[in-house]
Amino acid sequence: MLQVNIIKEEKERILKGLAKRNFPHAEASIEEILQLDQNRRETQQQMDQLLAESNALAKEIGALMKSGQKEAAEKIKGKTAELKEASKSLGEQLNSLEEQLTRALYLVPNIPHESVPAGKSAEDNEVVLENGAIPTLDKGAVPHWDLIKKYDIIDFELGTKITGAGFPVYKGKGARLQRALINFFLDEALQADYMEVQPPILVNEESGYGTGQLPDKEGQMYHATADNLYLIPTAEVPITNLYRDVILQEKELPIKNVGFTPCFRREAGSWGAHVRGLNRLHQFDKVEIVQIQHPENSYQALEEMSAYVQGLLQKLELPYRVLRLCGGDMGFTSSLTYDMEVYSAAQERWLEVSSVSNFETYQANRLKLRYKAEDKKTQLLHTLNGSALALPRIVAAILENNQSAEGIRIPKVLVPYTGFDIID
RNA sequence: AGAGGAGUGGCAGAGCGGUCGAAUGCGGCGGUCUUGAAAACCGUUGUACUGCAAGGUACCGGGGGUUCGAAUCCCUCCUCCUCUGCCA
Repeated sequence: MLQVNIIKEEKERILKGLAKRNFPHAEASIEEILQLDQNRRETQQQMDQLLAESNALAKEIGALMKSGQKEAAEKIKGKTAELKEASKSLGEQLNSLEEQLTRALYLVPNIPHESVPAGKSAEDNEVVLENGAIPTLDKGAVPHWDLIKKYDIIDFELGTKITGAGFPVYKGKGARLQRALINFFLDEALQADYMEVQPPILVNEESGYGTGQLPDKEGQMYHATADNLYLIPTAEVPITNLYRDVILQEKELPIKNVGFTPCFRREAGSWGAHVRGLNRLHQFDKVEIVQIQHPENSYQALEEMSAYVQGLLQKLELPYRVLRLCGGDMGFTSSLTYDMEVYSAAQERWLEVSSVSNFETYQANRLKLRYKAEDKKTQLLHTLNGSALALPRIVAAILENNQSAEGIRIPKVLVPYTGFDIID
């Protein structure tokens, strides 16, 4: 969430940023926050004063009791009763104000970076670059949902039987290709100095709030209600939350973690024409990179992460493009997001395979993730993450783009991992 | 899952109703000494809110209660350890 003091000090910039996102009622929300904050401070000052008084009286009573002046002590006791009453009710007010303030702040999205283009939807995203030749397929080329049947490598019906729609079963070379991609992505990340972590894939409520999935995306996560735990929609949640309530030394920065996890998304109500096959699933595998950065270096780190992800796509010989998301299409918690899309030749469309974002202090503020600066002050850090990469659409693109009459050619870099160079 | 024990500052560990944001040791930081280092010695060393500041307030696992006053007593939840059971 945004920091109140920044809202206060840079109100114009905040309002401009919210406008870029087409955030409705921005002015009213900001005014409400400032008002609540004002009330909060006044209430706290009053309460602190009462508490100070009653602390002083309690000390006095202590001293009197010690010197045996019981009656004098009893006299003062009477006074403390009303102080207590008053401070208690102020305390309740304060709690309620803080709660309202937090709730109001949760509803305000992050402020876009100045380079983020204005815009309403995906149509307004800016194409930063395109790379790689778009393959021309032989006549008779088919989309991946036909290929997986032809070669019997991914089985949706079987997944439906044991779980439901959107939970495919990978079989034979299909399963091995998955495993190969995961290992390839992890090895590449290790080469780039990321530390591998294996986090839990169920998280508690606090973690959901920490990275911003809660409260606004509640319906998109699977919820194990008996234990009040959520299945993670991305490894971003557990990995970033490793650093919740942490104060890092400046010299420990940057933190670079990579983790492989399955991801679960309910994707409620989003099933339609474009989501056939592997394009959208309830469970999928993803390797995620997370960085915790000094505020001064975070945008440089974002560019490096973008370049890193592009390197993976190049090694996989996939044609891709990079988008800078517009204000209207960007995620709630992000300041700047690059989407990487690969071209899926048989579907003749671009598929998002990675999203790399800088959240600046938005998550860090919720997480209370800070560092101790040279001058001993603790300050919020910047968090970043990116998919590197999400598997299903990579698989879809490999299958479609590399198909021929002989079978599906496996990209060279993967062959040491798969142990085969063709699916036939 | 059942029985018992425990949760205090970066770590270890005292305190068990007032003088406790908290002894002491280790670690960290700064300094003296030294050609340099070690040792020794001196000093310093949590977080947040609030205030122009001085200062004030809160925090001893979380929440609630008793009391004029709680790290200390009570309730509740969570976590960890030991034993028993179960289990990949």
